[in-house]
Amino acid sequence: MTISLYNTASRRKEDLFPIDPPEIKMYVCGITPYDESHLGHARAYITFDVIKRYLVHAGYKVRHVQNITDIDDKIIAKAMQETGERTDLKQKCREIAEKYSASFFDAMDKLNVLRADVYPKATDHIPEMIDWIKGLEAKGIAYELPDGIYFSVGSFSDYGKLSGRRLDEQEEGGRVKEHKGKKNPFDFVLWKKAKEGEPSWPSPWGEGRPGWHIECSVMSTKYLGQQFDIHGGGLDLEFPHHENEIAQTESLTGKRPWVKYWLHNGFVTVNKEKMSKSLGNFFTLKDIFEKFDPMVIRFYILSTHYRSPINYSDAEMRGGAEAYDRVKQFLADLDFMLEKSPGSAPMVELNDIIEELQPYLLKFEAAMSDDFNSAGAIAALFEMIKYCRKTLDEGEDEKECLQYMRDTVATYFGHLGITFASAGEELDSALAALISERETARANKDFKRSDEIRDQLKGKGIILEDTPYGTKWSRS
RNA sequence: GGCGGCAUGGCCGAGUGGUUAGGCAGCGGUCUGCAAAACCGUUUACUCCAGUUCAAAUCUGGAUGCCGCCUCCA
Repeated sequence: MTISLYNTASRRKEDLFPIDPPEIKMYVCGITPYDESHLGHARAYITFDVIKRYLVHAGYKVRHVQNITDIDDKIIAKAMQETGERTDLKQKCREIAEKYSASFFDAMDKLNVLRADVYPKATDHIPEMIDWIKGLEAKGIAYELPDGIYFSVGSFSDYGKLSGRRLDEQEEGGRVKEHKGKKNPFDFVLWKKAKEGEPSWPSPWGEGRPGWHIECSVMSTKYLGQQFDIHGGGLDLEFPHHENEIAQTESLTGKRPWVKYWLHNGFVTVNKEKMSKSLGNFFTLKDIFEKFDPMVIRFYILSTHYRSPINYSDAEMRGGAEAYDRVKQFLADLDFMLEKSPGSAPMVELNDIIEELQPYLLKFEAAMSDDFNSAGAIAALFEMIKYCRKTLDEGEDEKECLQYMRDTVATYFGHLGITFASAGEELDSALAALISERETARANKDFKRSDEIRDQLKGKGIILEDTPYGTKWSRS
């Protein structure tokens, strides 16, 4: 099945034709580790994780590179704040970056986001960045001001092609600040000269540090080559960050297009407003994990298409948790039945099931192939579960069939990186004894004692359900 | 000021011009010792105004509203 994906650069869906199949080279803009990661980060990285997983599922080999901006103004500000004054700020910056990177990875692991192949750090690539800037300078595209080296957007005729902006239309009104000496208000800094005490590295222009945009150009091309397939990030990076990256890279290499497909994920909002630091309406992942299972968060995020905004609220999250639990329950029910199930099905019967589930799987593939429509894909899986439930209700109980249903549902949710904790937990023996006592009581029609036990266990967070296969327990 | 996106039933949320999306919540029923779960049924939506079409939630134009980017931002 051909995969189509929405390319920000063309503003429409395009069929995916990798530059060098079966390999797909994907660069995703990473974090600046100066504080705890929040739900917005989770969404971005879950989005690209699902894209990667699906491409792999479709038979491609994905090489995924994601940077870490481990030096920038915000990290320096934090370092100064924490040290009081400027005593070995460079070391302090490193510590801050490491601390929050670790926290980020911890959160990503909980959300079942697969690791990228490479996580290049800005501070490990200073010499390469300097070479790039020298190259741009040699071409007359970069120029020096008292506080740094700047990129001249006027010398790149395609400037604005990604975000659909024209330089001459942008001049009035906006928030672009006039900067002393810049040739164009959109010119951006490639190299920042260090102020007294700031962390810095030597360069032909004196001590300083790289500007933000240059690192992505340098590191992406270093690890993926001068042209590659996919470049992703949050919608807020489209302009100016990605626009600037294009300007730098295509100016220097002369190869166009630098990136074939530009993908941007939508925001997480709160009360319809973008979740962001400046509005103070963000929730850190650490805090949300206290309230919700990370898998519920992942499930919830994937139940909206990645380019649409997704609103966060506890109520909506709880709805997501209910839906997630429904699937979990389905798998647990099957596990329970499998334990008790009598046995083998004729091959014919299994083949029937396989055939009957096929349309749902095709629907799943169709949704995912259509710009990674995870919401549609999840819906297809719910329809499949519904169908399976109905079949079970009608008395289907052969092991092979149950196993196939279970495996299929788990596998396809697995393609979305959604997993369900296994139900292999053993119950405390005292409680287990109570359950068997109750089963005896029920057999003797001693419903008073039976209900007593059920209530008692309910108080301990154990829910009992009586089924044709016996009594099933679960945690509330 | 410039540019862009979105408007779907109580809520969330997919959507190919004509055929049930799905989830959550509600109501009725089946099943059950009673429950729970599950299943069945159910309230039939598409901001407004024009237009194209035999036919539009789906295409075109306009209006209104909300949001985003243009400053760090996933």
